[in-house]
Amino acid sequence: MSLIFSRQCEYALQGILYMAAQPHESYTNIIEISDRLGIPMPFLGKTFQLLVQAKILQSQKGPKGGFRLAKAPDEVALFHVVDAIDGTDFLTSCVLGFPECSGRNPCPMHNEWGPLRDRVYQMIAKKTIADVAREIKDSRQLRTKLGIR
Amino acid sequence: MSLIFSRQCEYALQGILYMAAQPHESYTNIIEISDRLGIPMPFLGKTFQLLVQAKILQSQKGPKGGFRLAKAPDEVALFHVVDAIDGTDFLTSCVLGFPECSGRNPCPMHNEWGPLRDRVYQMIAKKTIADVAREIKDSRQLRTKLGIR
DNA sequence: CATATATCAGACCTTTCTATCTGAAATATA
DNA sequence: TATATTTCAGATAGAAAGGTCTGATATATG
Repeated sequence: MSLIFSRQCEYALQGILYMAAQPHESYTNIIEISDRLGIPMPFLGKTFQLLVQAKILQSQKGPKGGFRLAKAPDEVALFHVVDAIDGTDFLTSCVLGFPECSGRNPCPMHNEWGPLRDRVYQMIAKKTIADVAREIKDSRQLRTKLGIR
Repeated sequence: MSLIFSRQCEYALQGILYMAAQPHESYTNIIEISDRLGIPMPFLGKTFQLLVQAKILQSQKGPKGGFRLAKAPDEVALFHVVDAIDGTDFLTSCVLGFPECSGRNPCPMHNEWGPLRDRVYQMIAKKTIADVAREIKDSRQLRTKLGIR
């Protein structure tokens, strides 16, 4: 395997996408979310707990409880979700795995990978939950996938 | 964790870098390579076996044996090494993990991730072992790291 | 031919990631 | 207050990746 984000991080991002399409004041429970997204429920529970600790989600126990966004949707970027689950190592670590690789001691990939990595960062740092919510509204495919309307 | 390549793939790329700096006809044994790069020797052995099967390296048993490049250095791109170890899933799989994500059914990241992923591919597909060998020659840092000259 | 040196093949161990299970704690509602 | 519903916390299980070990096989060299 390879690829940018861990599976748990993918789940977190998918879950946040789902939350972005919900009314922001009411709580959504994890049975509905995991059912709809096809994600193992207990694992998504653990994952959302991490997002609660990171103050990205709020939780409420008991009947009518569940999760909702902890902040205004335009205040949270997807980067914050990635940071809460996978951390930020990918921003600094060498793409070839050389521990001592750096700007003044670059590996053969360093000068090409740096700008690309920055653009990956920009991609998730600039896109907020509000942006995603808009895109979901504009895409019938995504709406049906997430069971909206 | 996250990041593009698996650890084994990083080892393979580092090992190929080392081979790029060696005379191409003679064999280099794995004790020297793993020592120099700080990689666990048996694991690098396994990894190089995969590169032999992929016809990127040739091996020779016995005294004076070891590994050497199986082709001319300008005929092998770093992509071939990545393909031999990690495969090419990263070229097609959705960055958010949606199985059904595609051009006509895009996830909210699809249109931004696609071009970036293509550039990652270009980066490793265009760079050959010969290119890397040149860069190593031109960098005193890399030469000392790899113990050249 | 004997020996030392190297890769090869397969089994095995360890660590990390993914996923599940259980019971406790909180809370809406009857 | 009793009950059902939900998250929470910690332990546990399973799967995959990373890493080790052993013996077999090939070969250069004395």
